[in-house]
Amino acid sequence: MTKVSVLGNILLGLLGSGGRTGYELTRDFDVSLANVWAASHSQIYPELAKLEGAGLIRKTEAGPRGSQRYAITPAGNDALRHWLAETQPVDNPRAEWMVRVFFLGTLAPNQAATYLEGQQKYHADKVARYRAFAEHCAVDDPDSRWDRIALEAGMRFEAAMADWAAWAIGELQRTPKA
Amino acid sequence: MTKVSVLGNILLGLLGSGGRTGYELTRDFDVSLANVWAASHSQIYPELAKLEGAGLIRKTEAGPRGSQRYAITPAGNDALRHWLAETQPVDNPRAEWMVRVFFLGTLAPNQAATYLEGQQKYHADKVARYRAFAEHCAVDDPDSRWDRIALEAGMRFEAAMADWAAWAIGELQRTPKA
DNA sequence: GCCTCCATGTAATTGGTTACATGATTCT
DNA sequence: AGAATCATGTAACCAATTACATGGAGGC
Repeated sequence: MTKVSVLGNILLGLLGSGGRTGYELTRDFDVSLANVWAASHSQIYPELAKLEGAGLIRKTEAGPRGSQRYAITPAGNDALRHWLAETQPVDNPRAEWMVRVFFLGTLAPNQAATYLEGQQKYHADKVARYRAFAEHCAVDDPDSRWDRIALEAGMRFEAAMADWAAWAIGELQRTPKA
Repeated sequence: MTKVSVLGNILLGLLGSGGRTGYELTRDFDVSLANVWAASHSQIYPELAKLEGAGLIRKTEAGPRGSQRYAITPAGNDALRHWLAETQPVDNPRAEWMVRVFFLGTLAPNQAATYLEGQQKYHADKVARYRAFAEHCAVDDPDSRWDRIALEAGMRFEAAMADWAAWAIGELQRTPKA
């Protein structure tokens, strides 16, 4: 079994629910997926070639403008399920917005507060956008069930972070000299 | 002004509260910081050389075993404050544990539930560890104020995700066939 | 003398971003 | 005819991980 990267497994997961072209896969990343794992076409096309070389996906029909549709193979399905059921997710945190908080003491108190206010707005806006998106999926609907469950995590995460920012701003005001 | 990477800015931030050797900086990443941005010594030493070349830090005294202490320069302080006050944090999500949720429909329902239970435990454990760590810092203490505020974000985040996992497990049981 | 920890570095590889490059089809 | 969108690819660069490599100092 060749090692499959996270991106490769995501592509397998997307192709698991039907054939797609590289262009369509690229667009899939723009919507919900981009909030948890971003990828651009320049990364996707070479990865598709790799997956095909490993026999995990195969070319199906070619469309107009040189578009090429791919489908997952049985070996690809095995690899996807192996990833999901038998490996642990790697936690590789890259939260720049969060790391900055450790160093806000470097700034004047009002500048630190400005940063926190920006974060509060940023997370609150995301909650609003997620809530709108939630209209389109439901846990009772087999087709969107897992999208809805993932979305719920996003909503709770962004809401918790907006609340945290509001709390932090309050603490700053409560103890201005400390 | 030469462009400073996020890692470079973190090193500047750490050196902002006193001189450190590369070894000590590496250890600093192991504690709290590792939960939001990880880095190993093989990345830190070259980055220190780069920062020194750009005049943002300077070598102070050399210690035993070839250890080399660094201090931030006025230019380094300017760069740090510029990063904190005048640039926007880049959101580059790499949440593998979250992206997997989108594809849990590929698994049998009990396997999907196992994954969610694993996540619930993972996040609940982190809450417990964070709570223990919170004993050592307080918002009223100028030395640990921002550590405590960052920690609060971590606690709220992990608690929200543990709650989400419990909710998701409940939803699966409520609508087993959907 | 041996083990552990302190302390620093480089090399090879993988993963990811930005920029460059090209051409077909559809819509107005 | 021109613009927008569809569609795919490569090259250069930067960031990050894993592995390789070395040696000093202190404790037993």
